[in-house]
Parts: sequence; structure tokens; C-alpha cells
Amino acid sequence: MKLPEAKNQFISSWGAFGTHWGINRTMAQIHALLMISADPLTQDDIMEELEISRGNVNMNIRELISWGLVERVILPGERREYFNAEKDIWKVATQIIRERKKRELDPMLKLLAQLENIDGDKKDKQVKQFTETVSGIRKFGKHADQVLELMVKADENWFLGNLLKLLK
Amino acid sequence: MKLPEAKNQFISSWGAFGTHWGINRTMAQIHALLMISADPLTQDDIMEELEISRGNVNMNIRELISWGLVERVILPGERREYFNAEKDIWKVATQIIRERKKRELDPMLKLLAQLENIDGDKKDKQVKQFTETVSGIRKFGKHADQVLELMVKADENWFLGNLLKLLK
DNA sequence: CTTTATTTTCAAAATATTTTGAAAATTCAA
DNA sequence: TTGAATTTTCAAAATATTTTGAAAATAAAG
Repeated sequence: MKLPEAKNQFISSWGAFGTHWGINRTMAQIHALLMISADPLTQDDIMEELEISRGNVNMNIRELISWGLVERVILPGERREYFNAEKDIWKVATQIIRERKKRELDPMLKLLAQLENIDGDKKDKQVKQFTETVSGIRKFGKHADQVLELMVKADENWFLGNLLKLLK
Repeated sequence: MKLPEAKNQFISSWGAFGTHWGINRTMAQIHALLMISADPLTQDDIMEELEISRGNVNMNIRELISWGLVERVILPGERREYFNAEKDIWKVATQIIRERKKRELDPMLKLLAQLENIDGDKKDKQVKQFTETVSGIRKFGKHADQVLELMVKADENWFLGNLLKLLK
């Protein structure tokens, strides 16, 4: 397979992959394109390569920047802005984990804490099941939170190396 | 807070949570409802509780069954089918991991393997960056695959207990 | 300042997803 | 069998999301 075809395949499946993770297709495609580009690209490069509108590129680029996955690059003597993606996949993953934790897990845990103590007969079957389910999810979430916290702080090889050694 | 209000809050935020994970809102809400119900429910119970149509309930219930998160229950002497959700959150999580691994991670790894060897000048900057990115993602994916595999097979306390002890 | 290149915004259009509800299929009891 | 209860299907409608593109805003150069 030649580079252009491989590029297209990668971009397209990274895009599809993204949709399963609550990320829109185009944002994931732009991310994919930037990850495999040796040099930073302009908005126009991206528009042309992915055949999408300027507004679309602009919005999704800004979203990628807010996720900490892409940075603006100013090349000396150039008027236009360039965009560059973090290419170290470990950094990409920890950055995504960090953001999703902040945006989703933390608020969920906060809510569950509130729901754990409800008024009513603790002997009642429905009350009991509700409390048990909520507290089970909360405990699990707290564990996950700790594990993810360690993961984002740890160095790749150290963490996975030790983990796999331990568990083998 | 009283049970009914707490229930609604839980269902509604579990639904919102689901949408961030590529699961549709209603499916997640039905799942939430079944997880906090002490007893199995019928399609009509779910329709009434969530104020949604019969077809909607039916489709999403079947989807939950295909994910292995909900089971059909036949109560003796009852004509109608009842539905019951797995309530052990560890089992729920491992089941979701198992399915998503199968549906998403495995196919992605297969594709990346194909893309790792492309025709062309290995010295070319673009070819080099493409290959590096793809192989980096693939290596990471394979690690993740192993970790998830172990996680799915391990017992909750054993796994998290050891992991946290090691990393503290 | 004025002009021109570039980026950003956002209402409207296009597309995609979800939901409904009624008809068809199935299941079970009599 | 037959018929009533129940479940399933799926085209059409409703809703939600994404994309466009042109106008407004901003930034740099002359």
C-alpha cells in the first residue's frame, strides 16, 4: 500500500473510532491528519486534504486545542497560523484521560455522593437497592479515579512495565 | 432527597454520561432504571417510568441484552417477559470492556498492523512520520489490550488491591 | 490610517440519529 | 385450531448534530 492510500485509511478509521468515544468524526479526522503529518499544517491544508469547509476546520481545531491535543504554531516570517499535534501516543492518551476525568468522571462522582444518602426507610427493598447500586458505582468510580490519576502521573514504561510484570 | 427524585436524577445523569461513551441516552437510561430496581421490570413498566414508546424500549432492551448487561426473566405463571440488569458494577464494567474491545480495539489493531508496512522511501519524512505514528499507536493499543484482558479476567479486589498497593 | 490577509462566528442547510406507533409476527392458553 | 396477549419490526416523523459559507472581527503590512 502506498502512503496516500494508507493515510486515507488511517484518517477514516480514526474518525470512525472517535465516534464511538463521543468525539465527532471530523475532529478525530483532523487529529489523525495532524498526527501523521511531519510538519504543521494550515487551516487551508486541512480543508483541502479532508475536503471540508473553513468553519468546520476552525471549530474543530479549537476544540482539539481545548483538549490539549493540538497547538498553534507561528512560523517566523509567515502570516498564517500553523497547527501541530502531539505525536507521543502516551501523552495523547493521558491528556484525553485527564480531560475526560475532569469533564465526566468527577461530576458523576460528585452527584453519586449526593444520592447515596436518601431519606426513607432503609429497610425498604427499593431504597436498599438504590443505595447499594449508587454506592457500588461510586466506590468503583473512586477506584478508577485513583488508577487513572496514577496513570497520568506515571511514566509510560515504568507504569506498564511494572503492571505487566506484576500481573504476568 | 426522597427516592423518586433521587431515582430521576440518577437515571438522567446516567443517560447523559452514556452519550459521552457512544451509547444512546435512552439505552443508558433504561440500564440505569433496571440497575436501581430491586425487581425485574416489564416493557410496560419501563415505558411508563421513562415515558417512552414501546418500540423504543424494545429496541434498546435488545441492545442491552446483546451487550450482556440485561437478561430476560420469565416469572412462573406470568405471560409477560421481565427484564433484569446485572447489578455488580465490576461485572458491568468488565462486560462493557469486553464488548468494546471486541467491537473497536481489536479491529483497529488489525488495521494498524496492515498500515505499518507501506511501500515507499523509508527515508522520506512523511513516510517516516506516518510509520512512527501508526506503530506508536499500535504498540500502545497492544499494551492496553493486554491490560484490559487481565482486568477482565481478574477478580476486583485482587486486581485493584494489588495495583494500588504497588503504586502507593 | 487604510488595505488586505486571515481567523472567527453563527444562522441556516444538510445530515444523522432517535423515537414513535401502528401493523405484522409470535407466543401461549383455552 | 382460534384468539387474545405480547413482542418485534420498520417506515415515517421528530429531534439532534454537524457542516457550510458568507459576513463580521481581528491582525498585520504598507
